[in-house]
Amino acid sequence: MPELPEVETVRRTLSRAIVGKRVKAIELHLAKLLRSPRSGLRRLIGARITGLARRAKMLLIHFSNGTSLIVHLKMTGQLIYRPKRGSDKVGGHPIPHGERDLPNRYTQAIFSFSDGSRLFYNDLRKLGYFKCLPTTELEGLFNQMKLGPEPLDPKLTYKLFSTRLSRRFKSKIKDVLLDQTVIAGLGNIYADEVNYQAGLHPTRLTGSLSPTEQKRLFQAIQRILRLAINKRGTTYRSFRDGLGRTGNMLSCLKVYRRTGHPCRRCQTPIVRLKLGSRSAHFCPTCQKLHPANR
DNA sequence: GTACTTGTTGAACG
DNA sequence: TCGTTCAACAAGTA
Repeated sequence: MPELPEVETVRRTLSRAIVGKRVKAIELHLAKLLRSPRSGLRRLIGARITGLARRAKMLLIHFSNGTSLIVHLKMTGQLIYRPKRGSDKVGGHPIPHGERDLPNRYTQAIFSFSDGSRLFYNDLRKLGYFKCLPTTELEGLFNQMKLGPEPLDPKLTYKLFSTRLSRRFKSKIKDVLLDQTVIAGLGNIYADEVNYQAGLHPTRLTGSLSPTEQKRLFQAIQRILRLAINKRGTTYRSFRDGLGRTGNMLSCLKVYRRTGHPCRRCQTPIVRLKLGSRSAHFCPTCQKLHPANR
């Protein structure tokens, strides 16, 4: 369930490890993983990694030959760096227990670098994908996807956010937060946490939000995402950072998958609601459906 | 065996 | 064209 904070965590940890490395070989064990012509991947052989970026939940690996590789981890994708064989340390830290067995049965791709180190792509559910394309075409692709703004981009003002919200005034807040064309990077975990932080019921229609409530929502998005990035993401099951370590955000979650547990603020049991084909978790006391009750 | 989990994608509908 | 909903994908866990 890598959402924005998890992908950002992978970007940061991996950045230190692989920027500057030269690609020696790429093994692809799952054909459908690559959603662009295979020749693009072949051209990466001999190129150096010049930098890592992120857009929404996508990791972008830039190469010296002017190409970029988009990696989408979807539900269970992992990118884990390993120094050359024989070394039991990664970035000065011991390799986390239980993560030594790489490649494993879920390893779908392996990047080998000229210094003997490797980067493993594992994906239990095989839903993730790679896309190789010229770096100059990235922006066009994101436009074509109608990808919304980055929540933490300083250029995203409250006013701009409010305008985007108003286009979906008949939709429920939760649905809008998950819509990547409105704002990019939120998934089910942080959408629930954001609503709790803002004190808003997930099924409220965005059109019913007062300016004050919209502002609270905007600030909650940024606050929750910043906190999650600082905690290096949520490891609910399979998430690992670029060095194979788990994240620390799980214990900070207030509502997600805490159904029946007492609200940390008012002790009311957290409720789970089926919303479309997704679940929404919230506190019925702290997140009232009708604004008049607040 | 059944329900449930999630991020995206593409089809279908009005 | 657009907003919206839903099945599909995938493979594990409870």
